[in-house]
Amino acid sequence: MSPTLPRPAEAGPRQRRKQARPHELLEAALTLFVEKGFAATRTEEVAQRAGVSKGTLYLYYPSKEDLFKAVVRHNLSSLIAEGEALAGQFEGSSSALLGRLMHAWWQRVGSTPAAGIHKIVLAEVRNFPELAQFYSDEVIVPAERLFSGTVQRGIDRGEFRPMPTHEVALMLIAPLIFMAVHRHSFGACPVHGGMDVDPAPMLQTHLDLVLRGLEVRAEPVAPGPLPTRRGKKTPP
Amino acid sequence: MSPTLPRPAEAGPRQRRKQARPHELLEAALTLFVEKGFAATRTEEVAQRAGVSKGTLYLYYPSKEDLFKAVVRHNLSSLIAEGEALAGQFEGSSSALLGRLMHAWWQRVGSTPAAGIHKIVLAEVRNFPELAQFYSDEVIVPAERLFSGTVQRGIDRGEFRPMPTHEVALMLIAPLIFMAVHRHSFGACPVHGGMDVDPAPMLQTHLDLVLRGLEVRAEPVAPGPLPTRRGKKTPP
Amino acid sequence: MSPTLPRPAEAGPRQRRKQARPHELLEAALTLFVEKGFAATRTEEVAQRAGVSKGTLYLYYPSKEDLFKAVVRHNLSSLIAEGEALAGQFEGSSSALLGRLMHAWWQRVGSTPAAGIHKIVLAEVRNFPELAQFYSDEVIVPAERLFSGTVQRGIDRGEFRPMPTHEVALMLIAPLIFMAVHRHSFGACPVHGGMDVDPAPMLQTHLDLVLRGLEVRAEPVAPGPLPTRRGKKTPP
Amino acid sequence: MSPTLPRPAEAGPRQRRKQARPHELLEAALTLFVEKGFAATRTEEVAQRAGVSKGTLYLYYPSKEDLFKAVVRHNLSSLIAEGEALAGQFEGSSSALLGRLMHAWWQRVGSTPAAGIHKIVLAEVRNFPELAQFYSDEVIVPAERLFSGTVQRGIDRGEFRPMPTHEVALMLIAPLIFMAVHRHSFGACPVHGGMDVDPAPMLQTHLDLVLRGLEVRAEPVAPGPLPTRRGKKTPP
DNA sequence: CATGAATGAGACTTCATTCAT
DNA sequence: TATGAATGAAGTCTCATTCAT
Repeated sequence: MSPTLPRPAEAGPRQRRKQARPHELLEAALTLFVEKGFAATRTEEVAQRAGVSKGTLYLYYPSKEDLFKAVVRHNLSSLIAEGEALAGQFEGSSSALLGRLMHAWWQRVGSTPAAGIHKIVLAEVRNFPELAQFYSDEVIVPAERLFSGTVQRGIDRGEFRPMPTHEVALMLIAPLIFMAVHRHSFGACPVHGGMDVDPAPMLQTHLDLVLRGLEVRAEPVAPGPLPTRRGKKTPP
Repeated sequence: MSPTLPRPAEAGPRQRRKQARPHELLEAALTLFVEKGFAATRTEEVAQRAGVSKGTLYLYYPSKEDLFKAVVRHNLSSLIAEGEALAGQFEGSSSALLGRLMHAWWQRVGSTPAAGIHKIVLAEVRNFPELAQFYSDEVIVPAERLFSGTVQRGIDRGEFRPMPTHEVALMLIAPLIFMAVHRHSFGACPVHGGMDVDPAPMLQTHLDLVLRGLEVRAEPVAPGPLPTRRGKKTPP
Repeated sequence: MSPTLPRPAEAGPRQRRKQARPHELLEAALTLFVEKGFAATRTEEVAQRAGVSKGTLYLYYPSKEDLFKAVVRHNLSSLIAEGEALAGQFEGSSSALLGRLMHAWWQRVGSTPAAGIHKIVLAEVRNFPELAQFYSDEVIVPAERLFSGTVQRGIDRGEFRPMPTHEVALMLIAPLIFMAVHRHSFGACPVHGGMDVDPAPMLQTHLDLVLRGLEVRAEPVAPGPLPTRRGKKTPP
Repeated sequence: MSPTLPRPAEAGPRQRRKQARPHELLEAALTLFVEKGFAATRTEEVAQRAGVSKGTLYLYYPSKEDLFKAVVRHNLSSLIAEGEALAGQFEGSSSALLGRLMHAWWQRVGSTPAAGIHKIVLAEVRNFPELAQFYSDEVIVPAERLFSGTVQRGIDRGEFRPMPTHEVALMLIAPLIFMAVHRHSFGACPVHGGMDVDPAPMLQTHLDLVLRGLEVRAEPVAPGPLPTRRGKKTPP
């Protein structure tokens, strides 16, 4: 399917199992890399969790490092296009679009195991220089472009007041990343009296706060045109 | 100095060097842990960077894991109290206080090597369960309390509109963490066409956006605060 | 054909290919064993080179070790008898016979890929004790007997001066082995300014030198043969 | 001492042991490499034989391959100069010189464990291309030059009849190599009825045969000047 | 206190061998 | 017969930790 899966082959009947291997391995590896980090994960553990032996892992991925890169690539391939497609076709207000984007991201990524990817990439890029460029090109830069483009769209349409789009985009993204990473670090630890991070109200408040902050309005106090800030819930 | 430093001793004058050892080791360890992560950092490298032999490191810290915990504790001890002191004595507006807190945090932590602590803690907590409770109690919960308390202060004083303080606090914190972590992951990698994250404009825009979002203003009929998940923070 | 080839089968016409398998495998194995040694040769490589799958190899040879032994045996089976046949029927001078034997050996063995057998056997006998006896019985002792017998024939016929035949035989053989081995070690490596070993002039010079050394001629008072270690070969 | 020994250091008192390590390791490695070959020798075995642990080996040699190269270099460093020094200063007949050279080589190399070096180099050069150049430059070419130079000297001085010196040199060397290699392959295996290769009579017969073959003499039968072919024993 | 040589458990990786298809 | 996916024992190498000096 994706370029991260070696030897797709054309599915002989007894190869159903074989074809599933790469996926199972990538899934197992994702879980463990997210849980323990790259270095602390043993290849044998990955194999066991995928239900195969140590040797089989190396049949599909020539090294632990390659497995790691494949995990990252595999979990990214979906993200790339989706958001941009959504943004390109959207007709409604920019506020609504931002809401849609954020909710979509959370549903498709943030709430899935793939969210852990962000954690491990943050933790390991400096050990995998090639990954930095790859992830930057495929994830970070497109994401920034998507959000700052949307902000610009709002400004252009008079929905948002003029603001530095790059910085605003980061502001919009930061809480999403924060939640995703938290979910796979402290969120996964049993802590007494710990802070809980609940995605739904977080997202709602985030949008409420930020859209209000972006809002154009008559300076002193005039109630103004009240932009469509009902972004708190985008009906399906 | 701090409880993380073993054997404070009673400071003979010619022992300044020896007394400095633990600090030098912690500093070296911080740098390397942040750069490569816990598992990928070799104790010998830490020792070398601190200018001592491998054996000497074990004179001060009984194991690599203990060294790691000491690094975390040491770089946290200062943070805990400062912010709260600042908040307790502050007389000005809550907006100004939020600005002061954020700038202070960035100056004292975000821009220093200690910012990397967040990165490694996020990456490694699941491998160090004890650390989770400790870090939660000493850093996360106090920080959340500091920020949500300040938001509450603003609401109470009529400066901010009523909002769920917990979620707002996270919103306020997330970009700071985001910047700090980015600085030590992608920010430290040579990437072509990568996204740059400049703290000064980020902070400014962050405050601008968020304070505007919190601002109370005349509105046709404010629909009331969104249904809050946490009754204790947002009174009706 | 030879006892080293399992399952000769009764040669159906369309089974020529299948019957060729063992030969192809032995050939591939010979090449690779000579090139890389026993341990460094992978069975899969042998199979690939023979155009079959890894599993098929094990259909014909139960283990890598057995394959190795088969390679050795197969490449030896021809050598054993040929030389002795040649010597038994020869009518000419012993000098001429020696020349014939050497040229024949070079043509039939030295210059063929089978020459590499000597290299790998020398390198590996100590890891294959059974091979030692086998190779000694089938190759070394017969070869020595052939050459020392021929020397003895020369002495008996008054062509050669009396000399210790065993040692002379080794002298005769050594340069042949030397050339054969060299061909598959240094001769196969790209070396700047390396020594070249050209078989034709080597053989010629070898014979020239040694036959002259063996020659009987008038001498003042031949001091008699050197005290021989082996009474059986050099009669007083 | 030699460039193959890492970290010579200047002999602190408690380092006597440490300094001996490289030698002990090289010795152990030589023995095992010769006995089993490079691939079949386990690093742990080498360490055990040297009386240290697995890890210690890697303190001195960064990899098995480096250890192998060090073994080869170490056992060669002595050979290089000795022969040439001997030849340069020699005043006697060329026959005597050849005898001296051969006996010297056998005493210094052939009869020592280092003789096995030839076996492993022959067996492994193709797996270690760098070694080929090194060994060619340091051993093969100088040795050939030494012997062919000596033959040329004999021809120039009228002691030997004109012959192709390169080929004669190889003829002279081949039995030496043959003996050295045999000693570490079949010579080390328990074989019933095997051929024995006894160095002393071999050398004696070799010289006897070859010097007679090189000898200048009046064509038909004339006894000639009888060159000093008493090379069989060169008095001290 | 400080050193750094030594250790050995443990991780990654290879590859001969098996076996269901 | 032939395949090639799967296995797991075994080997190389690393590195946290110890300890004699």
